[in-house]
Amino acid sequence: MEEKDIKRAGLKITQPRLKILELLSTAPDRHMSAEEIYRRLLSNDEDIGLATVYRVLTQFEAAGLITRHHFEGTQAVFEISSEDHHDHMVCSKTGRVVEFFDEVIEQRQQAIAAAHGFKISGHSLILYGEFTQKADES
Amino acid sequence: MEEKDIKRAGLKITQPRLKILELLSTAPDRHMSAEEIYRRLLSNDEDIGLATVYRVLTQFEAAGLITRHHFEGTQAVFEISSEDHHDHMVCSKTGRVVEFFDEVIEQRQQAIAAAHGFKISGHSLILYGEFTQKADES
DNA sequence: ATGTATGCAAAACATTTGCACCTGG
DNA sequence: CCAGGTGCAAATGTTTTGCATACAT
Repeated sequence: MEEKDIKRAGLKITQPRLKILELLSTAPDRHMSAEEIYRRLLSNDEDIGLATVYRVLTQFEAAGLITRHHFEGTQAVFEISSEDHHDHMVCSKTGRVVEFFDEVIEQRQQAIAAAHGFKISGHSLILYGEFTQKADES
Repeated sequence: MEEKDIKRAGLKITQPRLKILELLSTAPDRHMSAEEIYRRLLSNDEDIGLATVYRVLTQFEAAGLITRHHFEGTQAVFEISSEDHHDHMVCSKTGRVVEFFDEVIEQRQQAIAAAHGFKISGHSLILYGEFTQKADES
């Protein structure tokens, strides 16, 4: 049930917002660019403009509903915010994204920041490479 | 001595290339955007176009001479490649960049990748926040 | 000389914004 | 009904590219 989330953000429940949230919720690997979302909406015969996709994504991000990532390449990708923080592994070949979390890394980051008199407000850790096994869709 | 580096990359020794390399070598915090480099060249009365700055930076990056980073915000920043890998701490207020390296984090990354059948070709770790002490220039 | 580099202007992208019309509550 | 939302086209900001000229070797 996503309507509540949209309402809680102080936004009206509109078709574009519902559709975009639904797309992101059901996307295979949970990470999509604005263009990808736009194209998928088009093929679903939704009449939604690219500008609206960007506006909605920006609003959702401001509301904490989704998170914006800047992986390699030019365009940003978005994912539904999950309760728990995690980092990413991105396959340079297929674009596949896998999430991971490591307590030791998190702790080390804090320790390093403290040692430098730095107060962390956020961080980005991305591993680029390739999956040496199968499982590709993209 | 930088000429050798340019030559080794298979590029001719030209004024723009020398000047840009020199700027990056002597920059206070070693991290500059293409625009910053361009503006500083202008104020040094160098007659170099922005397009050339971008072209040279891209060539230097391809040659491994410099590294391109995508910190918060829109434009990429560049730094002279150092022998030893390091990650970054970026001050959201002043833009100040501090480098760090942590063996434990590096090892954990490898372990995590291995556990996922992932071969790392590169990674990006950036801490965003603020320095709680003094020392700001920007 | 001669293949590379460069400067300039125009193009290419990703993203944002202005504005008149539409729509949800 | 009416503030907020949307589509479209135009604007923006960053980076790239085409092309004629200039330079390094």
